Amino acid sequence: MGTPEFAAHQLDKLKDVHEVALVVTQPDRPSGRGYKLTPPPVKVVAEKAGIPVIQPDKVNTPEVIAKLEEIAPEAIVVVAFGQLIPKAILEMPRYGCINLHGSLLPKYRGAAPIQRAIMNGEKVTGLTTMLMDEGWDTGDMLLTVEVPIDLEDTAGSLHDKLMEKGPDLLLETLQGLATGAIVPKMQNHAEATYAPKMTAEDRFVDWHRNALVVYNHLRALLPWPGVKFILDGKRVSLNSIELTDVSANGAEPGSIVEVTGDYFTVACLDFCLRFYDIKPDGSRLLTVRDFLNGYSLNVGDILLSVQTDNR
RNA sequence: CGCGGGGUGGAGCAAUUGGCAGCUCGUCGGGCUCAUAACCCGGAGGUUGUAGGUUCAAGUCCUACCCCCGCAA
Repeated sequence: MGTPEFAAHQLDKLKDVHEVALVVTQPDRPSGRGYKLTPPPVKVVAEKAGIPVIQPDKVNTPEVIAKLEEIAPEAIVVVAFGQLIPKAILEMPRYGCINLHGSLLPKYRGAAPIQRAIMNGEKVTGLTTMLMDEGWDTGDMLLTVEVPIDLEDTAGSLHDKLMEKGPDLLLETLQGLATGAIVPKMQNHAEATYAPKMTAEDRFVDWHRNALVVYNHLRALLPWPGVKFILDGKRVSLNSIELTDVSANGAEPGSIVEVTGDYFTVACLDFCLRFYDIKPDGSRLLTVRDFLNGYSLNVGDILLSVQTDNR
C-alpha cells in the first residue's frame, strides 16, 4: 500500500524479491495542466509489473477487507499511503503491517517528516520500519537507518536520499521478521514529536530571523511548494540559495544589499543569503544574469513574503 | 472543454489608438585599461510559435492548432 513516488520506488525494488499479490493505492486524481486524471506513481509501477491494483476511496470497507482476506497476505507493506489502516487489516497478516517512515521515530511522526527535519536544522534524520498500530506512526519499531542531512540539502534532495535507502531497510526488515531475528521495540512516546503537513502559513518567510534559520526554512520549501516572494509588485520564485557569512550590517531584513551579474544578496537579521537564479511568474527559471537582461534588480528592493496567496 | 500567465535576432525583455520591429546581454571585428557586472567604436544576426482570416497596412484584431509556466497533490 502506497501512493507517491517515494512509495513507488519501494515497490519497484520489493517486487523483484517478494511475491506482491496486490497493490493498494489512492484513486486517480485530476492533476497537472488541464486537470487530467492522473494515476499515482505506485499504480504506474504496479501495472508495468503486471501486479493487480485496487484504488479504494477508503480501505476501511467490507469490500476491501474481503478482498485482502481472499489474498491472505503474509505481510502488508505500507509506505506513504495516506489513509489510516483499520484494525481488521492490521491484524490480518501473519507478520503484520510494516510501515516505512521517513524519520527516526519517535521524532517527526506525521505527514511531512522530511521537510520539518530540514526546517528545524536537523543534521541527522533517517528511516524507520515499524509494526503498524492504530495510531499515526506510533507502532513498535523494527529497524532504523540514519541519514545525515547536509547543509546543502533541500527537502527534495533529502527525499531522494531517503527514498534510495528504503528498499534495503524494508528487505532487511521482512527478512528479520521471517527469521525472528528482529525484536519489535516500543517507541518512547514521551519523546515523540510531530511533523504536520506543510501549510500556507509555512510559505511565509520572516526575514527578521538569523540567516541560518531563514536558510533552513527556505530549503525545506524546495522544490515544493517553492520559495516565492513579491518583488517590485511581481511574483518571483527562487531556487538556488546559499548561506553566506556576509554581515547584514544593519540592512533592512528582506532587502537586497548586493547585485552582481551572477547572484544577488539579501539581508536577514545577522547575515545574508545569496540567490543565483530567479523565476518570474509565467516564465521559466532564469539565471540572475538572464533575469537582469530583461528586468531590473536594485539594491534596496524588498523581497516581500506572501502568506495566504497560494500561488 | 477546471482556472490563470506566456511564446518577438543566440539569451532575457519592450513596442501607445493596427503605421519604419527596439532595449539590455551575448557574439564577431577594432581600440583602451591598475581595476569593475569592465569601458569606447563598429558589424552580423528576425518570415514576431504554426496555419488560416480581416485590412491600404497585423507583433498588435479574429479563428484553429502546437509548445512552455503556474494553480491542485
